[in-house]
Amino acid sequence: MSMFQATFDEAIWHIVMSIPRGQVMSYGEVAKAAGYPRHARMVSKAMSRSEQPLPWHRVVKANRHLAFPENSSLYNTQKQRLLEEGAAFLNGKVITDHVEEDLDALIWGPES
DNA sequence: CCCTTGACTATCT
DNA sequence: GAGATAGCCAAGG
Repeated sequence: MSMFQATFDEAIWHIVMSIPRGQVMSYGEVAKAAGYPRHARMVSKAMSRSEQPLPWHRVVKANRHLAFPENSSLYNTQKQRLLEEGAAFLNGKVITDHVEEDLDALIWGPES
C-alpha cells in the first residue's frame, strides 16, 4: 500500500465518519475537508478500502444526486439508508434536514 | 512512459 | 436543464 493511500485514506475516513446522521457531503467537500482538494475522484476508493463500516451512504455528488446509476443495487441501498435517516428525495435529489434559508430552498434546493 | 479508468466537478452550450 | 467538454489525479496495465 502506497504512502499516499495510508495517509489519504485515514483523512477521508475521519471526515466521512464525522458526517451527522441524516446529512450528506459531496465527494469534493469530503476531499477538501480532509485536506486534499481536487481529489474528489479518490474519495470513493478510500471509502471502499476501509475495513470498518463507514457511513458511505452520506456521500453524494455535488448536485446532490447519488453517484450510482439509478436502480442499481448500490443506488437502492444508499437511497434506502438515507431515507431511514430521515432524508427525502425529490427528482433524484436528496433533501436533508439541514436548516435551509426558506421553504423554497428546502423543497427546490438553493439553486434552480 | 503512455493510456485508460473512475462512487467527481465546474463551466460552457 | 440535459449534454458535451475539459479539468482533475492516483492506480493499474
